[in-house]
Amino acid sequence: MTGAAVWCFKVEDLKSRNRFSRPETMRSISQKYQNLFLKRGTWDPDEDQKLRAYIKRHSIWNWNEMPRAAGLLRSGKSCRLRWMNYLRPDIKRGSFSKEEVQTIIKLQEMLGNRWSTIAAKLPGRTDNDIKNFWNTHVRNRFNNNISNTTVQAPKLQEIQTSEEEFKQRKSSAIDVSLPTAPKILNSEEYSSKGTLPMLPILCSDNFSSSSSSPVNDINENMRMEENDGSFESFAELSLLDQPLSMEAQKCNAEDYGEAYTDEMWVQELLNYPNASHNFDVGQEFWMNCLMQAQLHGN
DNA sequence: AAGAGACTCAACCGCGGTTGG
DNA sequence: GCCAACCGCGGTTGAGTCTCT
Repeated sequence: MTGAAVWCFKVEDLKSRNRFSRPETMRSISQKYQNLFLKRGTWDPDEDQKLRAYIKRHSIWNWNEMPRAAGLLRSGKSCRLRWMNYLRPDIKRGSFSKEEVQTIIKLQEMLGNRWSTIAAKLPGRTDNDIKNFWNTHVRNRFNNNISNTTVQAPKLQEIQTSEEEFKQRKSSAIDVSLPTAPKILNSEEYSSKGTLPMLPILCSDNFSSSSSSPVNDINENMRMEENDGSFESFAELSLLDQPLSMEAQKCNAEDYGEAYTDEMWVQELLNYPNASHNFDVGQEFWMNCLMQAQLHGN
């Protein structure tokens, strides 16, 4: 089958007609038959234009009804997907920056495959983009790293992090006592001392107003984790509220130039997860907190 | 130059959650 | 409370492209 769109006729849909357990409305039956003849496969520029123009004029109101109104022989689902993953004006294309790769790796570590949640932290990136990026660049690299560990040149071996080592490091973050929670400073003290370890991308002005400080929240969170083992932590929640700053996203190109590719970021981050340019001491403290909370949750 | 295999990413599928009648 | 419709998500697929031999 070529890339050309196909006209789909789903036999399963016809078969399923005999399995209706109760009478269907005329509307749902008619929709079922309409779907049999919808266009599938790659979108052509004309379709893109129609959808874009329609949404620009009428905005999004109902994905199922829109295609018909826009003159498209597509399912609402297909239209939504095309819009969300490709046509949206705020979609960012091109390589992932170092900051973005960092964020993806760390959030995947904490949240698992919750791609939409991770995408919410990366403005302009879709969950599909991130999922594809992970499945192609990162996951394979990580596997390769594990298998490569035994054959690394001595110099690299010292800093190479195998999965096992990584897990050990994570567990040691639990067994070894945490750094003493930093003294809670008021806003003046923050600015004068600047000693509070800040979450890398997690630091937020949106911390719950009911809590006196991020540190209290983290500690409170730890206690809650011990009690119920859940991981709906404040840290996770505040993390989700805070998009990665545009400033942070820009810094990649400025610091390292365009020559740095996704591949290089991923390899570097996997090889040197604790390298100083990735996370400072304070950042590592917060990451350990989060990892600990997650592991307790598991 | 050509074929094979690897890689990328747009699109589809199916499931679960939410909403409204 | 039930059910159908809708929506969003994560997993998977496969056509097109790239790289290697």
